[in-house]
Amino acid sequence: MITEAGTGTAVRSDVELAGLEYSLGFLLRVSQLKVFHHFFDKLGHVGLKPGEFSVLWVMESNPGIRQGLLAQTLAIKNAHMTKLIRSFEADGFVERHIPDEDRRAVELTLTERGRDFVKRNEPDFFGYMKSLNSPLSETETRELVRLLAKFAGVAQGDKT
Amino acid sequence: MITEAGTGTAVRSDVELAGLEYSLGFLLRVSQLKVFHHFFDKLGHVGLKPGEFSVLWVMESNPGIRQGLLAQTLAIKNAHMTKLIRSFEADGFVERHIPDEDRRAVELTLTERGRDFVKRNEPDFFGYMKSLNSPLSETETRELVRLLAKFAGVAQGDKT
DNA sequence: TCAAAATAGTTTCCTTGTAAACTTTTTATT
DNA sequence: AATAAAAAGTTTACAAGGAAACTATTTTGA
Repeated sequence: MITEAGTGTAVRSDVELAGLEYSLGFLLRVSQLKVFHHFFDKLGHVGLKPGEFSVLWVMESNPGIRQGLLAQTLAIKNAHMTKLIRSFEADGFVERHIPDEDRRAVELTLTERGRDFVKRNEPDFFGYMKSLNSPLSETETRELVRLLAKFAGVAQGDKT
Repeated sequence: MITEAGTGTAVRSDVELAGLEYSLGFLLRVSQLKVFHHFFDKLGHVGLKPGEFSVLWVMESNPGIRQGLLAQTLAIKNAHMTKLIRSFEADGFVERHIPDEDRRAVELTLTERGRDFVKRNEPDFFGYMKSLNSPLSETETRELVRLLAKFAGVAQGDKT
């Protein structure tokens, strides 16, 4: 009696959860694991994790963005962001530029190669959810996204 | 122009997210961080993380549960569960019993001390969300919980 | 019945991400 | 100007969690 057989994120239903099944923290964690596993099934071969791709993605739309602002936006710690960016630089995906106005800062821009990589993988990185075979309907998924965004304080609908 | 000032999980709204704000994976991660941070603000002093408490919690309601089933239920890897249980054992919270019918297995039960600990901290561990000052209404929160549970395949409503 | 396969946990080693301390540069205060 | 404080990243040292290999049992199948 296993829910969700096959995906590896099985949750047994014959164990008494005693209220845990209503705990937001627990549900967020289990949900995130499910998305994460599906991501790796579909896109593991590319060699980037969701968060890493999102770093490139935001750089593409915000050329010259400050490293610290990027970290804050994606809720990645500065210490970790440093490593990610250095690694992207080593891959030839990103260029770090120290501006003359403030020589403490680092401004980031994708290289041609970085932009190519993003262009090439964009459909997969934004489309992999379609193959997840979610138990939620279209409407429910949209509502879930809306509620999570509101909860987390991520502004939506900025179609300016 | 920072959303959610003060909690440490700020998300800048003046960076172009270019669709990331609708990505379930991203929103789950940011939401989880928010819950996690609040948890530590409120309950950091207790010295247990949410997942660790949940291990004790499920053991209390399922005395004698197999270690592997517990791991599967909570989506914790066996390797990690071993470490958690050994540590709980060292704390005197848990007793491991190797049954004669299958001497590979480990059956887990809370000790008196473990049960006391759970009893004592239960209100905090289930109540800390109330102080989160969430932007969601009661109804929205319930709907979010329902959608996440459905998405993750966690059965609810087992009020048998 | 005896070897092969499966199961339940454990151990080892490694990756990811973090906190805390540090370096450099800029801003504020006298 | 000269020192103090703040800001932006970086480095270092560590902890959490996981994959893979391993041990010990049980089950299967020839």
